[in-house]
Amino acid sequence: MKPVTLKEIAEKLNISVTTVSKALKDYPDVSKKTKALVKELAETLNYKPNSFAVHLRTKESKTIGLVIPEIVHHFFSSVIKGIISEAEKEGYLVIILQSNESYELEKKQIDLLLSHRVDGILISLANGTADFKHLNAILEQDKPLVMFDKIAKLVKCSKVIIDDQKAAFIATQHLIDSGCKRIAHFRGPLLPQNSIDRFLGYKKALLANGMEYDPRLVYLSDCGENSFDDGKVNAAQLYKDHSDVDGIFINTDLVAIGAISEFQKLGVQIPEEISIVGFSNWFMSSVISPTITTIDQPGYVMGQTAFIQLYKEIQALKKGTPLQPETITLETALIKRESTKGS
Amino acid sequence: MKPVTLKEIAEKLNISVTTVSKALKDYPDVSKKTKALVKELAETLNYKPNSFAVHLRTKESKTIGLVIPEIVHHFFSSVIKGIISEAEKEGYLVIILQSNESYELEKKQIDLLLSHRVDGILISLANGTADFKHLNAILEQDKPLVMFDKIAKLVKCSKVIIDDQKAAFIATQHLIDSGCKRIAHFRGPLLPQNSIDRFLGYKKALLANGMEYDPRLVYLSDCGENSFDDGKVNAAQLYKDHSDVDGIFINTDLVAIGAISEFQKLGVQIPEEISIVGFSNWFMSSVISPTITTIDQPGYVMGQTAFIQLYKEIQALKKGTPLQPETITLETALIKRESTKGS
DNA sequence: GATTTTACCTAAAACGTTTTCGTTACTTAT
DNA sequence: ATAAGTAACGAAAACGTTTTAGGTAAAATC
Repeated sequence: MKPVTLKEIAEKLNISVTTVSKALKDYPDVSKKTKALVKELAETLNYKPNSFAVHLRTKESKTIGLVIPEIVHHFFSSVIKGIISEAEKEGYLVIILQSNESYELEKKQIDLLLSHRVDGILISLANGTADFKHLNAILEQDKPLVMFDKIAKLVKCSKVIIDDQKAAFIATQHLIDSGCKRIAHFRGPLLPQNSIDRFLGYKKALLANGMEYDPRLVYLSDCGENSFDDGKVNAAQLYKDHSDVDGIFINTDLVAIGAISEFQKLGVQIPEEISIVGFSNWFMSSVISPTITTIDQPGYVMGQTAFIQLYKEIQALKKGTPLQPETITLETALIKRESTKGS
Repeated sequence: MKPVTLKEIAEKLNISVTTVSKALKDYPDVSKKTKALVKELAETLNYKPNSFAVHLRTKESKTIGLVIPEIVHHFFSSVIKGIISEAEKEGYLVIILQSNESYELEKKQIDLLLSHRVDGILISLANGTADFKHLNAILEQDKPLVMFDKIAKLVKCSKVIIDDQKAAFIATQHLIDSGCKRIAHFRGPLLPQNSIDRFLGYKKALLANGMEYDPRLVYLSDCGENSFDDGKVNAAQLYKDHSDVDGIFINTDLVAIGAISEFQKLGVQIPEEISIVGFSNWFMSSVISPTITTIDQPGYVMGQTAFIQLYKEIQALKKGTPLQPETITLETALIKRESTKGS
């Protein structure tokens, strides 16, 4: 019933707890005979070390924390999967908390993780996060921190990102190359760095091609988040205000799907009348009709990379030689589909 | 740098560790004055109890484990979200592991969780799991276990499920009511209970309406999992073999989306020539064209319910009065959309 | 035969809490 | 003045492990 302890094994074998512990960990100062005996008994009794005792002694929890804005989300759930599968390889467990895009909650979750003494923290910021005290608090405790996707440039920690600006440039360039003359942008919420960078890439592409940048063609999300309805609302508005627009670069596939749905309702042909490029390559975009041209954002790999970086920093810290923060930029790819004209 | 301990607070205040501990937990045998002093200092030093020490003493980890077949999945990620948000309310953290639909992995993950001394385990079984030793091992350690969605009826633990058979009956009945005369079924993999029950519900509905049950109209997934491609393959096969079929009840929305995509390619009108009912109400089904009639499966609520049940069992066990296993069946609903004819 | 080396083992401290059981000093009742 | 009661505190054990610093006997060296 009660879990087996070293002490019980020791008593059954008439040796000391020390020897049992050492035998199980293959210390050189235990005879082969004793090791064999101990290991066999441990096996048959199904001994599992009490992790709390171990952690209390070693000050390592073999657990990391993950704070994420939203779990029910194709990109983020891919990231989670990447993190968990990589963590497993190194014997780490992952505690997942969600910020629900709220700064307050994000702060609270970090506190929770810190008081549970995780070995390191992975985080993708909430859209509203503009203050970084809670993040610096992690670093001040000498706890490794790696940010991914939605990051804060000012925090001195490692980061795993994509080049949003470059990707947005490529997306917009593709619209231009396929013949679009007047290109709008649905940029989503104002704040997160991604939104800003994607907007900048869009603008840069226009200017690089000698096209006019018209701020009226940039549509913000009024609800402050990227949603299907957001796409519908903005598409309807755009249709009313700027019927001359023939291409849209949209911040996120989900919003693009909303926009397409609205355009179909309005009888606007895609891509004949309006071409659309999304962002993130949600699975949905490949099965919807028309399939959506988009930027592939490698969620799974991003999760893997973020964990590996965190792991490196944890190991380095253990050795007493902390690593310098590193920023890793992952490759993206333009995926051409039916929502834009073949160039 | 190093986390603050009770000892340090005690030394600064020239009192004993005992008193500090008691003061923080509002024991009656500590004076108000001392309590105030301790609490204030603890606050300013930002004292956080060392959870390992606490857990080692109290034998409670305030952590539960969750084993799930697949994270990147609309239904399951909804469940995860429900679990985490409910767990948070009670101060529990959730460690998530995935079985990737593999029995071997599932066994390993449970072992991991048990050796990390979680207070309880939530699990949705891998499709391949047919042996339950690893599950009974949890119960033998007197550790609460709650299964959800993909369950094993033979394991004596609480379960949170939907009535798959009833839901499938309703789905099939809807096809019949809307005029379908020859109804096929894409049943997915052979094994999990859900597949079996949905199939039984389909069959029952046919017979209840005096229709013939034709085994040739039941299509198995050959790859053993529910996928988009699976839908395409089965749709193509069905089109070739049984052009007289005018309705299909499909195991999962994702497969239905695949099937629809294939039928569109073949020029088959939906719902005019073939009506389709899916299962699970994936978000996608509401935004695709045509939108898909489906059964709403309350993932978020299922997650919440499963955690609450687990929590109750953990509390009961602490009090020494273990609860009897309970099976909770959640309500589903038929959501009529464009892929079936209005009845 | 005395010394060093080697092989194997163990006692004890430490990690940071919680909790039981005292102890002390003071107040109140007799 | 003595007994009884109360308020406030603390010593110490315990949770289960890891690791340091010995310790003892046998084997090897001179």
